[in-house]
Amino acid sequence: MTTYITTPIYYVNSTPHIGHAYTTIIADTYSRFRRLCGDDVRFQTGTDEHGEKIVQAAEKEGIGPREYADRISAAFRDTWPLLDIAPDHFIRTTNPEHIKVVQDILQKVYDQGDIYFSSYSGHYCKGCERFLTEKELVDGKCPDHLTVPDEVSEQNYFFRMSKYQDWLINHIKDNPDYITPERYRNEVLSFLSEPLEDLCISRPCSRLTWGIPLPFDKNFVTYVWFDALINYLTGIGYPDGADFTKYWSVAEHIVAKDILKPHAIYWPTMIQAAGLPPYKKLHVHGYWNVDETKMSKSIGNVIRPGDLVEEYGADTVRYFLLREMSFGRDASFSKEAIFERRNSDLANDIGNLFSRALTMLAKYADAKVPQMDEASITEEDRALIAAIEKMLAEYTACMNGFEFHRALQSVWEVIGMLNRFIVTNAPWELAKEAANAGRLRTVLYFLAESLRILALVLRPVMPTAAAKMAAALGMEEALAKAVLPEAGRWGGMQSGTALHVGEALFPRLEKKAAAPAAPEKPKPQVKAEKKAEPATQDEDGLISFDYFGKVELRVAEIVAAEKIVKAEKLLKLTVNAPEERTLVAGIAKHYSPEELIGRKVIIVANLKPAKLMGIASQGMVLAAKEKDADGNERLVLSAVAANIAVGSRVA
RNA sequence: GGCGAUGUAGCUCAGUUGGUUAGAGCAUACGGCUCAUAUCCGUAGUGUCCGGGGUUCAAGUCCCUGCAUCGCCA
Repeated sequence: MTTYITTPIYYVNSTPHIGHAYTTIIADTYSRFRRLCGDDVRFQTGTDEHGEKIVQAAEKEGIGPREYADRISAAFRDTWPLLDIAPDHFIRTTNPEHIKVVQDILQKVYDQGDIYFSSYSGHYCKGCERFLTEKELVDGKCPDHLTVPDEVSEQNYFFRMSKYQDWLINHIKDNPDYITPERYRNEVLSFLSEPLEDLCISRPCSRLTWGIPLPFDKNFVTYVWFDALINYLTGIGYPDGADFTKYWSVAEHIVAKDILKPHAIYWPTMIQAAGLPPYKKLHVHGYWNVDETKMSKSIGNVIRPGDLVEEYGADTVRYFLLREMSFGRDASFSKEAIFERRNSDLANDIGNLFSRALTMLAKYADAKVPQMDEASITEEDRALIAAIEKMLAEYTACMNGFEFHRALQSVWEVIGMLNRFIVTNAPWELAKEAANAGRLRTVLYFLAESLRILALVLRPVMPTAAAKMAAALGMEEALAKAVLPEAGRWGGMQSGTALHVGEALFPRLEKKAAAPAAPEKPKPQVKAEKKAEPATQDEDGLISFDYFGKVELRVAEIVAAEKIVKAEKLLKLTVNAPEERTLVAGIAKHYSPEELIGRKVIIVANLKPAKLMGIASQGMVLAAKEKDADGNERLVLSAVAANIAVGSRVA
């Protein structure tokens, strides 16, 4: 069998983040898995490099678009090896071969009458690089960029996408696996239930030159999708390369949900218009949030794959991403979560299993795989073999269905079973009595053989760790060539194989090492501010005395208080501390202004002033708040136990 | 506004075509072991399966309705 798997080509307007890494890790894992099943696999990724945004970004840096694209494209290409990702081909839309293929296809589709020239006018947003519909505008502005779009009227070329709408609907309905998971298939069908508009596929050279010229009109360049999507054909040598005939009919694309429409609607109709058979499958995944919030440059919480690898290693990052996300749904990344997975799943479960099993094989079997004593095989042993067979079946089914989290879950069930197997059989006890030697050899053989199968199934997910496991089992070469399902059959481990007890597969990480993966560098001014401040708290949540000393607490007397109109919670207080200050306090629900006059309270005197409801608050009153069983809040102001001069420091 | 998805233990999620006392991992508490990376094993749990109604001998699962969150479309 053959497999052709692709990631989208990544737009070079930003450098690789965890989302790019996820898509590409999926593709790499799947390609390694299909190879493990004996397939001839082609795995392609690359970069998308044309368009106005690239020109602008390049201008900002004072370089040409080509140079800019070269730089960012290299950033992508150089990131993948760090994650043990090994594509067979890295395509760039600026490659001459690609440009030629795009032009060939455009010409073909044009010649058959599926591309026509028409005028178009509308609201063009530079930020979006597209026309916005009347309804998308909010107060006449682009809702994303908050700018008034330009009124542009121009003539352009359009692809007759509508012509293929019915064909596409039928194709999706006839092939339930064409778009998966199902939720995205539904989304596409729902979108297709309305008439499709034709697709604008050009930009006049007067406005954009960084693109592929239309072969039938040199005054225009190709716009986005007719350029980018075709990479999937170029990369395998369309139209007459041997790889093209071999791989095209089995093409599987992986995309994140934001580019569902181009891949599920534009692309199939384009392929159809070009007279080619449709791709086989589209796999759509969700987004990675960071600490429950959306990842974005402006928030500054972008996670960089390179930083993660440095901190945890490629295997842990790959395992975490595959295990934590239910394919198709959104998931949340956090340093706590990856730290937890690393220590419990990798260090404690499988790492420790390997370590204890190999140590026992070394101690009680002279570091060689022992000969089993067939007579001593028990019911439990047979149950273990059955469980491994079941795991292999589930693992294979889930990997094929892109349910990586479930595939791993089933592997970890076996890992748990093996840890229990060791305890119930207690080889260290067996070793004490010579009479148990046969049983001991059997138990140890079972362990070695089970580890072999684990090394086998984990190879696609964690290539480096799996290779280390294989090496420890003295089967590096054999496992590198192994093919499922044959290699998964029980008994593949030869007695007498020499074992090599090496270092720990996944050393436990200590709390200190769980420091956050360096987030996106904050903007310069923010950075300067951050630098000036010392670390505010340690991992244990405690602050130092020095740090506490910076907080200036003082006794202050309330001399005046009034309600702030329009704010139901706020009171404006005037206090002597001893200088007169204005404070805004959120205590209106619990105290009336009158009862406050004359009270002595504790305030934070060196809090940065802030404006609340238009009033500058120069400090903050300390108060305690509690909630009773009914959810009612009670708030009590701080006070000093005896009379003391206003302005006294509290420490 | 239309369509769709999701809502299950403190957290992250499994729960096949409706069928015994609703599960797993993590976290928590207690106990055990010593081969092992302070690891592993065992025990203990807690649930208005989002609310309300309905179908059925039987509903986490099917139907209706409401709420919340999210996505797509307008």
